[in-house]
Amino acid sequence: MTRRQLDKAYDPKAVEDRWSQEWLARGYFHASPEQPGQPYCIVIPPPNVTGSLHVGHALNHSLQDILIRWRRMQGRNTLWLPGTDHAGIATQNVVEKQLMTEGLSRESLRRKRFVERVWQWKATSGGTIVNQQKQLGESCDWDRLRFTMDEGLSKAVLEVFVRLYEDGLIYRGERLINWCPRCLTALSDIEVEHEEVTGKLYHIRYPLVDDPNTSLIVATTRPETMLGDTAVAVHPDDPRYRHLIGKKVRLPLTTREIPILGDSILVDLEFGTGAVKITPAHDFNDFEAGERHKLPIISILTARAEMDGIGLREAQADASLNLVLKPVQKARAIVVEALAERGYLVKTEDHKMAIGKCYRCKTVIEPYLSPQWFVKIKPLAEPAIKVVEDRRIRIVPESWVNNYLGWMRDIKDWCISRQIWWGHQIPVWYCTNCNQEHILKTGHAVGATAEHGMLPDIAKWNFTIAQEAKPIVARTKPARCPVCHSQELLRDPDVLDTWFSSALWPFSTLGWPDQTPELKTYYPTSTLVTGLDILFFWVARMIMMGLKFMGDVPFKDVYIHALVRDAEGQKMSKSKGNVIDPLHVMEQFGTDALRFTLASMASPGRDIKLAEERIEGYRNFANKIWNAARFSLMYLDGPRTALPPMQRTFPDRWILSRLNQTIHAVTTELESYRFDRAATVLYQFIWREYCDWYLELIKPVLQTPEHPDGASTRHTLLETLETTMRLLHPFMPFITEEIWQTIPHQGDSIVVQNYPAANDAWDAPDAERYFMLLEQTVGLVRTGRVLLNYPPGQQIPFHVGHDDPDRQNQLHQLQRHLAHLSRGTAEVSPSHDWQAARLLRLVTEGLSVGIAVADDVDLKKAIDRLAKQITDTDKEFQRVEGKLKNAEFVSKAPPDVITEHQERVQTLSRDRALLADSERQLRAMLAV
RNA sequence: GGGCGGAUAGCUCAGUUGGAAGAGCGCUGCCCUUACAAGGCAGAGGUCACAGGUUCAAUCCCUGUUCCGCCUACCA
Repeated sequence: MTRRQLDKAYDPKAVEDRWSQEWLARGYFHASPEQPGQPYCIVIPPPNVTGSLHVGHALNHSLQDILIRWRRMQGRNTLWLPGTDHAGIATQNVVEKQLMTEGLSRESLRRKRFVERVWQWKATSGGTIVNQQKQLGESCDWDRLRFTMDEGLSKAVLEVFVRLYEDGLIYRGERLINWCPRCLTALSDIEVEHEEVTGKLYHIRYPLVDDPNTSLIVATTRPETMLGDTAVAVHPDDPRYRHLIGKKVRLPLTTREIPILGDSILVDLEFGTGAVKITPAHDFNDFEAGERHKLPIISILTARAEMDGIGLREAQADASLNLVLKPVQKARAIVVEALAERGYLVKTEDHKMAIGKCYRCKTVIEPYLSPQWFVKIKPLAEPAIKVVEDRRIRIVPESWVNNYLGWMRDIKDWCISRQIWWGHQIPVWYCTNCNQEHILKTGHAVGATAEHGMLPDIAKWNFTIAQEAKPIVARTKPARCPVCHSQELLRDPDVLDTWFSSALWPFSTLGWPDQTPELKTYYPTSTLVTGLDILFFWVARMIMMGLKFMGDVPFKDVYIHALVRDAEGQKMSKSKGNVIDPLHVMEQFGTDALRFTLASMASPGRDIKLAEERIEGYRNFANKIWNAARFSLMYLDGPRTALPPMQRTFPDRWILSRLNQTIHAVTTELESYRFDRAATVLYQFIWREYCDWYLELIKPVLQTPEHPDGASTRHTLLETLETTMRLLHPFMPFITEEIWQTIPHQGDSIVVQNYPAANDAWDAPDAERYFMLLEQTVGLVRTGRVLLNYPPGQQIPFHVGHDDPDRQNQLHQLQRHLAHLSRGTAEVSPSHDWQAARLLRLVTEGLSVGIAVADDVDLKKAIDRLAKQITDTDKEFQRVEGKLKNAEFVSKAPPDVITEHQERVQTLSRDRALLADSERQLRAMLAV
């Protein structure tokens, strides 16, 4: 039995690569429906396939790996299913940027070659994040790696689209939607980020047609859109204006006249001037008002948010303004200037407002009128609300439940079409014959993204498919039009929102729509771990789709963790340069240190402020563990005997009892997703109890050859170390495996060992009581040693005693340990028997320690300390006694509380007397 | 505008059936004591944001205020 000696310090690099490869080679993470055990499944929130691991992933994945490794060790049939997301807009943007550096564009490549190009990019960069995940030690079943655009997942997407359409839950409609003028695509409501800015509110005078000397003054934040106004609204109850309803105003900078109408929904009497311009094409509220009053819609912006020539003609705008193809900002300046010059601008004031920005590229979004595909969401949302209300899905922390419910109850239809090329193309075709009038050749519209390569001959131009066109929705391309049998079918050029496919993730990855064994075994999955930023994007939609297509919830628990910020609490971003790169950190401090740090900081309801010093601290923790193992290995040679716990030595019984408490606590905390508390408990046990006390307590036995307790102690040492490694393994997989492999063990890998289960036979409350007395006593002696400036190595004689005879007796039994840990010779005797001269006496809670004072010792520190403690004791005495003197306290507080207070008062007063006595003695010595 | 969360040691944070304030890091002092200086031992440091209320008793429960976050919303 030759055992490898461990290096003096833990070197993560030497360990991590080796084990992550070995684990994969041995297939420990591969799951199978045939395996025994209750299934436990997590699907990973798929990161962007072309992304790389950032610290947010590191947190998210570390927590999942902790759960997965824990459940695997508990014997569950565990599947952690990894994968990546095609991230339509984001990925397309990345590739377009690449093309730009080559002087190319997606339009120049055309759709087919562009999409090929994106696949190439995916092929070269797609492995990056997966390899980084493996580096983090993630115990995913990599054989089941999925990608949202895989064949199987794409099949699921088509199936869902067609079935939702057949159920009347998908429709196409021309609506005002959120449009990103840079990405040139529609966005859903939640893909718009709102940002508070101080803008300007412009007051503009619109003269009455009948009476040009009278004007209506409207207020707007977007003066350039006034060219597209088709009415002005006032409140029907507004005495200032109501007589004007039905009259007309002349729209400045145009030759048009527009009506004044009354609208109590749009107009707020209190705000601005009380008159509102209505621009149905460029404002959501105005659009609705336009529908109410059947107003014409004049769109004056292009898809790129430039002033549109056709629109301006329709608006009869003054051509001399030269606005065509001017971007919005520039157009605004021109319009404002023209209004001012011509006397229409009344005033301009600062105004706080929120502007919407594209969540992918931060460009200001525009409301844009175009035909789009929508999911009718209410029928899907209702059951998704119910399952959370009924707690069939548990959201942790629970404070997010209301947030979820509030959003779901107020949910709007989901715009799912995107005018980009990278993604799942919508499975809809149009017969070009039947829809001749509805497929419009145009250079000006939303559908302009379709182009030659992918389309039938007939469609070799840019086009718009009007709302009236009749779609043929099918899983595969229909051979011919069912009405006219034409074979000239044009596929809808749009692709689906990426989140449409990720909404299916918990079942599409398991094989749906096929009824696979995986699907039957692992659905519903157990836990979803995610950041709150995608609660609505992803979690809510998975719940809706899971209920709709699987008839059951997609997961039972949703654990929502916080965002990782920098040490100052700032959001990390590349532009701020405050990004902590997890790979760099892993290189520097070790993967286990990073994982443990993230786990220990994952307190619910709080963002994580991550500073490198924290990670360094847990690097030190890893080193501490390493050295504890090293120590153990040095002394493990020799026979080992397993005695029943009751027959073991006091230190052994104590540490087993503590270990059992720790196992219990870690398990309970993990069950309630308190990773932070589980980590703290482990840290405290290993460092503060196991290393600081247990290993010190057993040194005399281990270092004495042929010690009668040797064999049993060595057994306990190994047993507790091995158990602790298993307990810690989900948090720090690498170092625990390395140590476990080095110490005597049975089995191939710690990965597949049992997780420690609480064992009540290990509980030893008596040993724990003894220990507390021991700790208190040793602490007092050490304090006295410092006060008297005795060096740590110097052996000192000291007395110990206790007011309580039971405790006094316990001190007798602990005498050997007291002497060893205090480095001296301990004499246990009642404190009143001690010779008072030349003795520093320290007292706390009835426990007295007396240390001989040498001739040349400076007593000032000791006297100060005694004085301070006396003062503190007095304060506490008065406080407690004050309560006892309060008649109401004595009559109303529970008896045990009163008794406890009475005992405390007595102890305090006795302590005080002894302390004061000691102080007098020392002062007397000083005076000599 | 609405909703939610937070305010506890210098910093980051724990702290549930209300009953003597905790950890880590940092700081101070002493130690290279044969597992570990990435360490050991000891120590300093807190009217628990503010003001009321309930209670014998409040960091904890209630109300209000202030200051930070976040989510959400069409106030032109």
